Amino acid sequence: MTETGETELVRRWRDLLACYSTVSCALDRTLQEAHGIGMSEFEVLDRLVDASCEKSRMHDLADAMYLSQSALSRTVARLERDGLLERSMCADDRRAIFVKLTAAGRERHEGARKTQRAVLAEHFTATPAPV
Amino acid sequence: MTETGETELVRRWRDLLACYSTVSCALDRTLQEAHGIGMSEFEVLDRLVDASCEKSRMHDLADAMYLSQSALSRTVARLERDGLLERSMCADDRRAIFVKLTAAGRERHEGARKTQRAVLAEHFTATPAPV
DNA sequence: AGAAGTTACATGCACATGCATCAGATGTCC
DNA sequence: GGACATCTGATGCATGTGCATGTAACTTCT
Repeated sequence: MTETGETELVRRWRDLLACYSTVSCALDRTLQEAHGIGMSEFEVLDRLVDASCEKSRMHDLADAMYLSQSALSRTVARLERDGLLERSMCADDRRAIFVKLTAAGRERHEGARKTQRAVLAEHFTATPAPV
Repeated sequence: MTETGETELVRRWRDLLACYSTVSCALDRTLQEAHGIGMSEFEVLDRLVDASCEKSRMHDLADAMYLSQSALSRTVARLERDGLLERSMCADDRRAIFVKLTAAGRERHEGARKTQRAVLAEHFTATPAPV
């Protein structure tokens, strides 16, 4: 049984907070500057590319992300406004919404992914392994 | 040289995101319910207690936290409104603002800290060491 | 079939945050 | 001393988020 001391506990939390703040801030800023999309937007595009079919239901997307249902709804709305994805009806279940990348979306993701990897590499190699 | 592969990099990032989201969400929710303060508010109180004198300048506080200057300003305003701390002038530099815990603030922190430790313990023992 | 419950997504609202900016106080250089 | 740059903290504004709720579409139960 590892007696996780209180001090140790707080140290872990502060490390986590520091690490997350630094990386997410850098990621958000860089993606915004270089590609005009935020972190949440990128994550959505990324999940869509991960899903081989690149056509997912909102609900499935939400499950895979750390974003509330409403936040996802709006993020997808922004992406649609920018022409990076399309929403379409689902014939089987007319409540559900299918989300599909457009060519522009795929292209944008392509570039943004390179940027993301670069930022991650920069920040994670400095901290070999979060103790 | 540890060749940090791309996949590994992304995995690390998603783990970080997942961990942070889970813990910060639980922390925020629990603190709010049990003590009526959010995570940022707690962190400010915590830093003030950490500083032995419990009387810090805004600027020093900001340095120790992952919060923008404006966000800190407003967080402190909320804490003052709730009577948990007091702002006071600094004689030496009349631009600077001193922030000092009140008795109520110290008491609130006391309780909140217990809650925080409990939540941290719960979430960090489950994940012995973020790989 | 019809009523009640559940699910999927959108939206009104309150609120916290970051950016840019403002006002006041200090510091610096002539 | 006076002009200009710098610093400290507050605030207007735009934006993203979560919660609660609304609407429409299934599902279940009788």
